[in-house]
Amino acid sequence: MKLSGNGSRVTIRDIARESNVSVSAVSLVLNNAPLSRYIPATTKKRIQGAARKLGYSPNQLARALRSRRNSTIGLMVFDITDPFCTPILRGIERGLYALSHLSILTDAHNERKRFERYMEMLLERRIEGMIVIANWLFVDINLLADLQKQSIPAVVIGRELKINAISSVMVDNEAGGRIAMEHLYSLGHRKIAFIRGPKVLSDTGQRWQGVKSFAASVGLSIDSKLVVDLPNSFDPNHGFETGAKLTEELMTRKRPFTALMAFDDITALGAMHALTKASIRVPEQCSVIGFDDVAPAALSIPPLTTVRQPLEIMGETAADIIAGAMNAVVERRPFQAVHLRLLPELIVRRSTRLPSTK
Amino acid sequence: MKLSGNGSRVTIRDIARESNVSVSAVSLVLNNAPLSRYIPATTKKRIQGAARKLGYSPNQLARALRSRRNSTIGLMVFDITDPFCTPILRGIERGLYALSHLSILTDAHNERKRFERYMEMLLERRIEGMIVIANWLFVDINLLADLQKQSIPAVVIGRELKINAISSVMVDNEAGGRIAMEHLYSLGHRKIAFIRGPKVLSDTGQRWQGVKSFAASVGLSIDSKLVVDLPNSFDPNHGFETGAKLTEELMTRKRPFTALMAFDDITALGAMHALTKASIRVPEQCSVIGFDDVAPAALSIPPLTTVRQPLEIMGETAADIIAGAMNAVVERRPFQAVHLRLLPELIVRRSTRLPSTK
DNA sequence: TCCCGAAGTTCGATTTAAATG
DNA sequence: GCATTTAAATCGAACTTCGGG
Repeated sequence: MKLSGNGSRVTIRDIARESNVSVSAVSLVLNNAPLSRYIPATTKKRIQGAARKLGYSPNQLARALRSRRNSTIGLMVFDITDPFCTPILRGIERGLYALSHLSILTDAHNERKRFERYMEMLLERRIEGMIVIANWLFVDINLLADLQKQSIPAVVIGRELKINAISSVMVDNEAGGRIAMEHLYSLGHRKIAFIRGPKVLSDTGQRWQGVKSFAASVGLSIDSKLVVDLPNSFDPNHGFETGAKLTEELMTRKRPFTALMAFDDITALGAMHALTKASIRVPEQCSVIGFDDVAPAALSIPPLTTVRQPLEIMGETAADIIAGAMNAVVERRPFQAVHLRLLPELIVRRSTRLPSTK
Repeated sequence: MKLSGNGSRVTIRDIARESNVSVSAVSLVLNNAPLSRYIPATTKKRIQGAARKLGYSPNQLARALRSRRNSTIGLMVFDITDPFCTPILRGIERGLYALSHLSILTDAHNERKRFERYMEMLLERRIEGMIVIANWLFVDINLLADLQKQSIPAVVIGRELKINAISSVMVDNEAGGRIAMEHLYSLGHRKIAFIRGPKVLSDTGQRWQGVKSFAASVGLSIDSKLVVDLPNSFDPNHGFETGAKLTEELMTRKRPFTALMAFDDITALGAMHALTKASIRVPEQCSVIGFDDVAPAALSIPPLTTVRQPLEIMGETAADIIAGAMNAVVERRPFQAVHLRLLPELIVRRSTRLPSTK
């Protein structure tokens, strides 16, 4: 029963010897396979007892080689440093755990080369499915084409692809823009400044669409002098500084505004920083609203009002989709990719209030 | 060359047939094994060409089964939601990538059952090594004993174990406490309040030791009325609220203080929140210093002065240690566990300044 | 004896097909 | 989905052995 320290392991052969049956019988019993139905209960007990006694741990590598299932999925993140990822990862983990699947985590650092290398490694390990978290993604995601060829199901979180065969889960950006705008408007704000996202991101256009549609519905006109954009060359790790800088620029334009809507929370925090530095108090003199509801949003002073993406649920949903698709693959059923848009939720904290009447 | 969509793959056998050699030759050439030395360059080219042409992707499951190496390590986190983890994960990833290793990510949610289940799954996949990120760890970590028995090397980040056989990488907490104290003292602060960590955490005692030793060295006495502790039942997800509450309690004691040292950044942010709410301006009327330098620390208003743990480096170091130990295992060399204590660094931002002379 | 490459065994499990009382 | 059990082939690659120039 002592294991020789060099890593040698107990195999079903050992169990077979110990319990005086064949390896096949052991395999059948331990897997509770249909064929084990008629093996006497006493024999089963004996086999299971031997397995426990010897401290048997099934070698999933061997099992996977034979059965072509390894219950492992690949996880690709584009920057794990982004607080946007964490809740999603938590959601995925929760979903996968329930299904007894494990995931290999890779981080592309937003570099194409790294993405490709990791993809290759994951494929060599014969992952059964793939989840991609597309936070800040400038990489050509057609790189996922390899997956299709091998009929490995995939889900992208946070972005929708042209390739219809790949499922996607994302927030309804247009609704989010509308909700944020509605909140500011109903508080009484009419002069609103905007820091939009980089043009290359589709989220940017979608959220702006929501803003515009709400504005139109209430007859509010948007002052184009109060709109600035994050540059396409934007480095998400500098969202704070960039948000601050753009806010300063907005202030130099000498167009008064009582509220500011930022593309995301980090940008919003940068904006709050710049406003505070310019002795403009938030929210008394200027309201600020963000987007995402990442962790730091709740910790700022004042806590940030924002539009929450249901990140954890998005992750869990992706896990469920992948699991379903994986089952379809092994059962040789066709699987229809799904494209989900989840509704965002307004989280009112302390960074917004009615405009000062002064 | 077209792959039949059902997931069938190219094997070395196919390559052998395509290039008119034996499978052994293919294996030797593709792995650049010593024995391939004498195979003519033209044959090599032919084999490699065939591999590329057929889109060969080596099956790492089969390879691992045979060679007993799968270049995969297990990663156990106790709560991925904690911003403390992210930079460490980045560091680990960076280290592992350089070595072409992959990692399976698991999250114990601070639950013993989950920890055990994941451990079992990782063992079944025959991981070659294990890294544990022990942020907020109340679980009995002796659960790692299984690893030893199987001679799987392990590293714990953020905590030192009694089991000497398991390596550890952590910050020098005592130095951290000293540095923070020295910073406040040299600014001129003499009345300093403290929010210490939970008593069960060894970090708490170590940091406090640093604080006391510095205080003694300059002849400063610490007012015990200005010291409060995070409860042992502390839920790390409520650090912000708890920090705020304890700060309010400190203020009710009517003992003036010009600076506050918190156990970690999140607690410090909570403290700043409470101070601001009580109309005490930070840093003008009260300085605040944190510990860790997690991401939100740089985003607060004012940005938080803190003692930085070299998190990313800790992760990268752990990866290197594990890789070294893994090599030792396959080469049947003995491996001596290492216990590293890395130096923290003072990061001065805007939440500390000299005390008001009023 | 040396060089090259073929053939066969092994890793640990699953699964089919066939032998058994 | 009728009776039980087991030998043998298989998954894909690595490695040992051996025979032919």
